[in-house]
Amino acid sequence: MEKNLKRMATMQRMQSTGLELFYQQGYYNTSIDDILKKLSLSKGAFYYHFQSKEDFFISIVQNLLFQKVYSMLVEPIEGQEDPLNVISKSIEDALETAEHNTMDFGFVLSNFITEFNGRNPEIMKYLMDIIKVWEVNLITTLQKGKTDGYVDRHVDSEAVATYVISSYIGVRTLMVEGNSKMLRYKFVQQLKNYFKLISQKAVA
Amino acid sequence: MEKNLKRMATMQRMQSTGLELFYQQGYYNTSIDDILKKLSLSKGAFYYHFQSKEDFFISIVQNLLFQKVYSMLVEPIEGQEDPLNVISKSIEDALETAEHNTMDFGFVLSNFITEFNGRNPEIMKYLMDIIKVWEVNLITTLQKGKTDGYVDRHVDSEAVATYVISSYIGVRTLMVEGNSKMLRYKFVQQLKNYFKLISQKAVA
DNA sequence: CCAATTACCAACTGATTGGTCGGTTTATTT
DNA sequence: AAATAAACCGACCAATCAGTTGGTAATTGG
Repeated sequence: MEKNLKRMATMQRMQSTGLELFYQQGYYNTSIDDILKKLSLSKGAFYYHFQSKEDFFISIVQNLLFQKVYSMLVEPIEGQEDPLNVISKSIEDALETAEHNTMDFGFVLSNFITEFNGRNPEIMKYLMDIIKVWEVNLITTLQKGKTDGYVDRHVDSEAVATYVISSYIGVRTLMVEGNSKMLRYKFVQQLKNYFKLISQKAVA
Repeated sequence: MEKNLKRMATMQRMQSTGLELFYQQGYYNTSIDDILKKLSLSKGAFYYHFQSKEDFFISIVQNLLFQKVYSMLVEPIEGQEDPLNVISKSIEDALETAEHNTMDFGFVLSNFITEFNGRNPEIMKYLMDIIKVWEVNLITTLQKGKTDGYVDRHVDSEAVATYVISSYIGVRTLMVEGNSKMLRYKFVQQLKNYFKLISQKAVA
C-alpha cells in the first residue's frame, strides 16, 4: 500500500500545480515542461503517471475542479432554508475570494469552458457536467424555496438558475485587475434587487 | 493612390480571416501559417504588412472588433427613447445571431478578454476599452431614460449597466452547442423581468 | 519605357512543443 | 541479499511556432 500512497502523492502534486498553471496561462499556453520545472520532476515521471496532456487535464477536472466548485457553490446551498439569501451569500463569497486573487473555482471553470468551446468536445463534456450539477442544485433549492414560502410560486426556477449562473460567470469575466471591487459591489447590489423581485408574490 | 488601395485590401483580407480563426481557435492556438494558408499568401506578405502577431491582433481589435461591437450593441441604443426595450432588443438580436452560429461580436470580445486576462496587459487594455464604450453608452441611455420617465429615478444606472453586461457575457459563455435555444429563451425572460423591476417606481 | 518602389514569395532559423525510450534509482518482496 | 517491480531521469524526435532574409514579380510615377 505504501507504493500506492507515493504514486497518489506525486499525481496530486502534478495535478495541483497543473491546475494552477493551466488557470494562470491557459491550457494551450502551458507546456508540460512548465509544470515539471516547477516540481523539479522529469518528463519520464509525467508520462509514467499520465497517458497524455489531455488525459492529465481531464483528471484535474474530475478530481480537483469538480470538488472545489462543489464545495464552494453547491454545498453551501444544499438543503438550506431561505434559498435566495443563501445563494446570494455563496456568490458574494466566491467573488470576494476572487478579489483577494486566490482562485475562485467557479471562474476557473468558466475560463476553461471558454478556452475549450468548439475546440475539444470531450473536455467540454466534463466541464459542462460541472455546470449542470450547479444548475440542478440551484433549481432544486429554488423549488424547495417555493414550498417553504421563500420564493414566489410563479417563478420559473430553471430560468432563474440560468440567469444567476450567467450573470456570475459574466461578472467574473469582467473582474480584471483594478476595477474588481466596485464591480463586485454593484453586481451584488443588483443581484439582490433581482432576488427581491422573485421573492415577492409579484411579476415573474 | 492605387497602391494604397491594394495594400489596404490585402490587409483587410488578412484581418478578416485572422479574426475568424482567432475566434474559432483562440489567439495562442492559431498560427500565422494557418491564416496565410487559408489566404494562399506567404509569410513574407504577412510581415511586410504587420510588425508581429501581436501588432496584427491589435489592428484587428481596433479596426474590426470595435466597429462590429459598436454597430451591434451601441448604435441601436444611442439616443433612442424607451431605453429598456431598446437594450433588451439589442441583446436579443445579438443572442439570436449567436444561435445561427454567425459571429456575435460581443461574445468574440469577451472570449478574447478571457484569453488575454493576466497574460497580455497591452492587448487587455484595447479590449476593455471596447467594453467601456458599451458601458458608458448604457449608462448614458439609462440616465436619459430617467429624465424621459422610462426608468425609475432611484435606479443606480452604473450598477444596472454592470449587471446587463455581466449577464450577457455569462449567458454567451454558456451558449455552447445544443442548449442554446432554451438558454436564450430563459435568459431573455429573466432579463425582461429584471427590467420591469427598474422601470417601475419601486425598490432599486 | 524604365527605374524605383511596392507587394509578395519561400526557404530558413532557433526555440518550443507533446511525446518516446532506454536506462537508473528507489522501494518492496521473498 | 538477491530479485522484482515501481518511480523517475533526461536525451532525443518530429512537428510546429514566430520571425528573418534574400530574393522576385507587379505596379507606378516620371
